Amino acid sequence: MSSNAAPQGCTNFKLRQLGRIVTRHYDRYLASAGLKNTQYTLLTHVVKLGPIRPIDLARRMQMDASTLTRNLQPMIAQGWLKVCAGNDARSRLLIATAEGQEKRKLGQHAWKKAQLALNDLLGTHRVLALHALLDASIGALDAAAA
Amino acid sequence: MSSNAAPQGCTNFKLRQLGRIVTRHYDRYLASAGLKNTQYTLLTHVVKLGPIRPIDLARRMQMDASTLTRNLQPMIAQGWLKVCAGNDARSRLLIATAEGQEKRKLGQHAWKKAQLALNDLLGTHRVLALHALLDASIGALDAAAA
DNA sequence: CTTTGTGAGTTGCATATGCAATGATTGCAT
DNA sequence: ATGCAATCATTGCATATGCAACTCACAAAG
Repeated sequence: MSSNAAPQGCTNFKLRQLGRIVTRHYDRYLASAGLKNTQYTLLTHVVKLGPIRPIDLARRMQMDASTLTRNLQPMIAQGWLKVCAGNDARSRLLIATAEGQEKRKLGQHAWKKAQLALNDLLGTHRVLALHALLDASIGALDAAAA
Repeated sequence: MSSNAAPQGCTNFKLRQLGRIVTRHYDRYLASAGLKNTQYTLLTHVVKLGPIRPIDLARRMQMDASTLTRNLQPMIAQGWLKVCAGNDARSRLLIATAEGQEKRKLGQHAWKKAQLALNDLLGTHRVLALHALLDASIGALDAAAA
């Protein structure tokens, strides 16, 4: 049976390859809003989840805390995000400013166009299948890490 | 019917999220061989395809030419790769040195362990399905770009 | 009260990524 | 032959990514 077949090729390479293509695709749309896709994603997360501690945001996004620290810098400098004191003197809380929420709305339109264009290029059925598989894989690996 | 459902969420975010997890996974294995996963992938491609022009390699890997130029620097410095004169005075040719081929063999063992561990974590069926979808998507977007 | 541990955030280091612009070279059309 | 468009590689700039090591603050044990 074919279910005994072993996977060929490198999962990581395939993921990164498609990741490069798709990131470029979104970035071209988001450029009109003056955003990089990581920034748009970050902004959206803070708008939806804030006030939130950096460490919690990093975990949700499967991102290293130090990466997050640095990715936040340009966005704080732009005035889209603000860092407030947390309950603890060692922790902080992230919130989106009014400008940040504006910027996010702007980005959302660009994002939508990018997503629809991608759906067209790949076919909705394939995007749906891809989402399901990505979500399931993220879930499985997240559970395994805990 | 469910085939009319629209994809929810951002394809790019999901891809990058899983990409981060999986890249970390491989990198932990490849560290024992003194390689980053991009380097291992690059080394493998040059071993298999070399002598090859940088631009052709970049296209195969869906990578910007300038990214490739820079990613090659550490590997040339380590003596794993060499740049030769191409047919043209404006183009070059990449080849793997003997040390490069050695390093690649070393990396291959680490890679294999990483891949098998991933297969275990996700289940072979899921990895197979993921590969199929990733390949199909890369193919579709590549064709669309041409 | 100190000691010991744990957790949050940051910094140093190395690499990865792409766009715009540039330099160098080639091929083609007039 | 000259000039113009296309091609290859590189550099400047900005951002993205993670690990190891560090600091600081709180917590729990003694």
